[in-house]
Amino acid sequence: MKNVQDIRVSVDAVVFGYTSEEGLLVLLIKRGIAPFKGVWALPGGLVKSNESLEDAIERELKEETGVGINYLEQLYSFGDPTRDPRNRVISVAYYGLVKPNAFNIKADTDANDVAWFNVKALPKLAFDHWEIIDTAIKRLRGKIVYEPIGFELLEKKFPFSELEKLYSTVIDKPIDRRNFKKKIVRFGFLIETNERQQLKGAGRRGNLYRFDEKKYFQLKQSGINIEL
Amino acid sequence: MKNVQDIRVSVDAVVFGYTSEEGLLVLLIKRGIAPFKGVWALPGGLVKSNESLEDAIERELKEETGVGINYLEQLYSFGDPTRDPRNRVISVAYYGLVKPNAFNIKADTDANDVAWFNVKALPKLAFDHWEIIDTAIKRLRGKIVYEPIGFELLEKKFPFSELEKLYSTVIDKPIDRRNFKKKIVRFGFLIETNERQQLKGAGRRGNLYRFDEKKYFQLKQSGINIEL
DNA sequence: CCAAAAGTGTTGGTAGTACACCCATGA
DNA sequence: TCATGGGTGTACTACCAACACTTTTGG
Repeated sequence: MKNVQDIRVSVDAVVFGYTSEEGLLVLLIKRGIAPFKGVWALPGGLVKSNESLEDAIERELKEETGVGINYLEQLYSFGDPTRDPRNRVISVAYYGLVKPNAFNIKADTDANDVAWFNVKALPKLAFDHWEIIDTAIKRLRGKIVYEPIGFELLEKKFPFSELEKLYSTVIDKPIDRRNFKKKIVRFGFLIETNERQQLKGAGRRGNLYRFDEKKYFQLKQSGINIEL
Repeated sequence: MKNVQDIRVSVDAVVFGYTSEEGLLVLLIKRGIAPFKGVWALPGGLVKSNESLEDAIERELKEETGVGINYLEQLYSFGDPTRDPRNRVISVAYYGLVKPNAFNIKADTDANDVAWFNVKALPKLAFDHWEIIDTAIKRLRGKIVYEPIGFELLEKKFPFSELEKLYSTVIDKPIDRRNFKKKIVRFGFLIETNERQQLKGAGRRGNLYRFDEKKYFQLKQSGINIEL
């Protein structure tokens, strides 16, 4: 039987990274072919007939960016008939989180084609990819208040201030350090190590923390409530 | 250019209804053609090449069930390569809410082909439609605690006990009447009318309430927190 | 007068919010 | 000794959770 629809299906990934110096970042690639040749876009591409959506997104991420992903979740499907100027393409968007050590993308691929951008300073984007990123940011912002987040974005050990800055960056509001700490400590998914932070300049060195993975994933299941 | 993918795209809708007598209901149709001929399934079908996903789902709902929908939101996309035994079909699932007066489906269509089922007594279902319904129930359950819900499912005027039973049914737990009322009243999206409930048997008649639509939709935007 | 359903308040505990000073370190 | 960044406690308020008796109505 022939396909009478003539609709294509693609997957696109909004991959977030975070560092306290650079803030919340998104991984983009520069398109090598028309349409939108030379314009920045989300990594992604057409799904093969016999692969699952998850397989497709992981394959595309590996092919196009070489980035290993820590967490990947389906975001939304974008299906406006005019979103691709050539053919009808429905895109199933995913969003992912990676740790900073995954930022070494340049070795694997051509350095000019892949780059991280701060979400507050995005370049012009191909297709409706700005809308997809916007949806992903809203999702991340919503998620952060009812699920613990950070394990997938921070180094294994980190000073408390990193977690605080992460939350403050994602929700785009200042946070009271003392109240935030009380709240997080109550949940009990952090373990204090006896190592100290390294600092470039002056200032007291904070203790390093790590996630109690068991409790962390339990709380992810059962849900929490961090209103900020 | 020819489509090299051979993937089809369909939409399916999980339409919820509610009455205090019958509980939480889902709208199903009996399939008239193979595969799964004679088996109950979600309303839905293939997307046309030039229509949006939303247009497609509304068209299918009208064609297959005649039900007018109060609220419709994208749920998730299901793309397992084996979910349809014939071809690769990716389904973008939606979920919707309707008021009880939309239950008059039988006039529009063949009565044997469309019916409401309690979510706790579902028949055998075609494809992966059980998984889709399960996902929708979880979404509804999650949504109810951070957004007001009910306007789309209840009559214009209703006794307070209806709202309480709705919440209790969806989250599948008993609710303390007094604490629940205090909480809801605090949000201020309910207006007390001076009409009284009609009851079949014995019992005091409760006051009827209606939604303050403006405040209701404001709270839907800003979010609430009803932990129960 | 009995059964069914709705209406209503109090109390104790816990979490939320607002707020400011001291400590460790490098230059 | 100054500037930078981290660490910590208290008091007030608001919400949460647990809990039982009274009122209205039909049979």
